[in-house]
Amino acid sequence: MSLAPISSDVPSRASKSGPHVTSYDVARLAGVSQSAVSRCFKGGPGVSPKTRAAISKAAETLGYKPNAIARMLSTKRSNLVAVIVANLGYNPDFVRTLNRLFAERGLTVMLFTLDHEEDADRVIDQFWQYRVDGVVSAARLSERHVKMLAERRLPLIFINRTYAKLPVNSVCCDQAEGERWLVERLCAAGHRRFAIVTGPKDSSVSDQRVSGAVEWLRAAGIDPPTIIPGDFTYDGGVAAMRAIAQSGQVPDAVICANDYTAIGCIDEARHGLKLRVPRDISIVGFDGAAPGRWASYDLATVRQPTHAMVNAAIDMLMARVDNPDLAMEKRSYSGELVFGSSARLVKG
Amino acid sequence: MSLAPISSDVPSRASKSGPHVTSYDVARLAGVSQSAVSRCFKGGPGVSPKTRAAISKAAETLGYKPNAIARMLSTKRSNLVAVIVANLGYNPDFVRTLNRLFAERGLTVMLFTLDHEEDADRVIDQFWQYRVDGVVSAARLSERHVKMLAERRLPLIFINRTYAKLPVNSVCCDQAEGERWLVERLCAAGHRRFAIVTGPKDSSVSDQRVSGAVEWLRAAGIDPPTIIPGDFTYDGGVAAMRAIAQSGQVPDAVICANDYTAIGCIDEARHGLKLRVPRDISIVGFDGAAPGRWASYDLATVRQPTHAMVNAAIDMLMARVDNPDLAMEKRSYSGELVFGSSARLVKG
DNA sequence: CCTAGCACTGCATCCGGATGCAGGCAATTG
DNA sequence: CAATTGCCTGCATCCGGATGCAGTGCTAGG
Repeated sequence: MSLAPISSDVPSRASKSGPHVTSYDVARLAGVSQSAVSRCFKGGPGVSPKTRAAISKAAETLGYKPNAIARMLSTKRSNLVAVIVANLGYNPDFVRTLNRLFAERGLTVMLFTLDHEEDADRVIDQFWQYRVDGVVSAARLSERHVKMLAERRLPLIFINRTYAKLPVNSVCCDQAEGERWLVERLCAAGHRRFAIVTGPKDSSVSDQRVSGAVEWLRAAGIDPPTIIPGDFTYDGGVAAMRAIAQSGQVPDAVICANDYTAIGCIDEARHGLKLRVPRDISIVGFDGAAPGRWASYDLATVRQPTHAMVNAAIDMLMARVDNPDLAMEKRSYSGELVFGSSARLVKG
Repeated sequence: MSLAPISSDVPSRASKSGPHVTSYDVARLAGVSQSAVSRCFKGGPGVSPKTRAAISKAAETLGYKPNAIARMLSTKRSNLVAVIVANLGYNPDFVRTLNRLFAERGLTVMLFTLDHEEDADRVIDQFWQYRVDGVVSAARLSERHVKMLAERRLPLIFINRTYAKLPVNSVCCDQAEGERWLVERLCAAGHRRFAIVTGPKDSSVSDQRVSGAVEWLRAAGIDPPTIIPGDFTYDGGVAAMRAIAQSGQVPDAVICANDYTAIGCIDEARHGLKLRVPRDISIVGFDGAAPGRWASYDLATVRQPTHAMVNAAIDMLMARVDNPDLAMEKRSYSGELVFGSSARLVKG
């Protein structure tokens, strides 16, 4: 169609030697076209062994690495995933595991922490601009944000979050079941007066754990427990235990919405209130956080199957990256009861 | 140079409505050229208020967000930074702070964990392909890798790592000074027989802390301490304390290379060896990790100024992104002595 | 020996935003 | 009123790899 340009025009591309070697540089050295280099690095067929060898040698010589940015632009696959967590401190385990398992699949994680819900717009804008292939969130997102991502057809998997009114993909630990194990074994051991320390008000995990515990206590015919607000932190646990003491009525057992809270409760019970744990008071948590296993605490808790949950989340995400029309799916995993000595539990 | 193409040819670009709105879509709706849209979103001058308003309105209508991938390709600035940590568990504080402070500057973090040193090649390849603007590493990298990044002119800042033989940029806490504070106050309180629990063999932080402590003990005329290998973990601390007990000679004071190790030592001393801490034995750590403040431990330690260190690292990194020829720089920050009750320390 | 079949190769073009350059228009100046 | 300055604007092209298509050479079958 177009007239033949001055022949020296085309080869002028990408000849200066910046720090970045391009496929054109490799092509020139190997004596082939840029497309051959591209095809060679994509793997698969379409390149003869001889050409492939020449290109590999040239690439080796020049230290060529394909530019992922350029590849993203044309393929519209970034191999980037966004991971959103509310607070890195709560559960570094999930972050670590997500990072490792994504890395094993050749995906790179962009990590976003959502300290305040109002950061969500900024965060979503940010990863949207980078065209991440998908999102895993262990933090709460508003309905508006969930819908926004759905409209944009960006796959989203929640870990330990669900929405009553909204269809979402999620991987959860069965919170109610875990609480049931704890409650039943506490009741069997003779506990009758219960207190429950919750997580933050907007946390669905906390809601599920608390309402699970309340439910099973009711089913066991126990008086309704005292509910103390907490915030998933150690300090929140300390404050909650102090509040329990000041209410005058010290319970037999304290069920905490997570492990850090339980640890705070144990410390305040022992060092602040001079109670013996578990003789005077039993304290249980939920999560399976590492410090719960420390000798000072030996926390009775329910351990979430982090590895299995993260694996499932990644499977679900990648399936939806390949096919965005898959139906919404919820998976639930049973935790594992940990018989720590912070509570008198009936075993078996 | 080229003949005028059929006029309908050019406007055909980017007309289908995928999930991604492009600057061409906005341009068409606003009745301007794509370059105007680009300039408008870059900010700064070069666009009249009228045009800007029309473009903003069109962009708003379509929900346009610039494609960061495409921008990267032409500007060669990705606004991505790689953060490398050895193990998320050691110090989630650094990761959290890095993430937050980078986010405040509009940069997105790619997080890489380096469980094994041999992963470094893969990790470096990965972020090199994404053309990150710079790297912050809180993990050890081999000399080869440091040199590789230097050759490629990719700015690199270490946090709490230095190299004897290699010029690098680093931000460190003054480990020796911190150990000096601990040693002097322990000695002043009458401790005479010391043990030291190290970190992993390849950790320069551990080296500096241990040799700092050894040095000040020598200066104070104390008998050389027993050196026990550890690994920065709680379990390592437990094992080390057990090893100390089995050696028969129980020391007055144990200086641990970090806080988790110290916590493990405390727990094993109390629950395994039935020692009273600090009456029978003083135990100190280093870092300022959150669990050290828990009532069960109340760890005597040196708290690193995480926020200041991370801020410095980011400043240094961004300065070198803008000007890769800046000289190598090392900054050192003093920690803060925390008088916990896990050790008998002379105050003041 | 001729031709269909196949694998390989290169050309041209696309992805979406950035930018140098030149043309256009209006405001300022002599 | 004409000339100059400056601001906008759009055109064309670049960034670097992916890919549809057409052309090449080689092999195998008739």
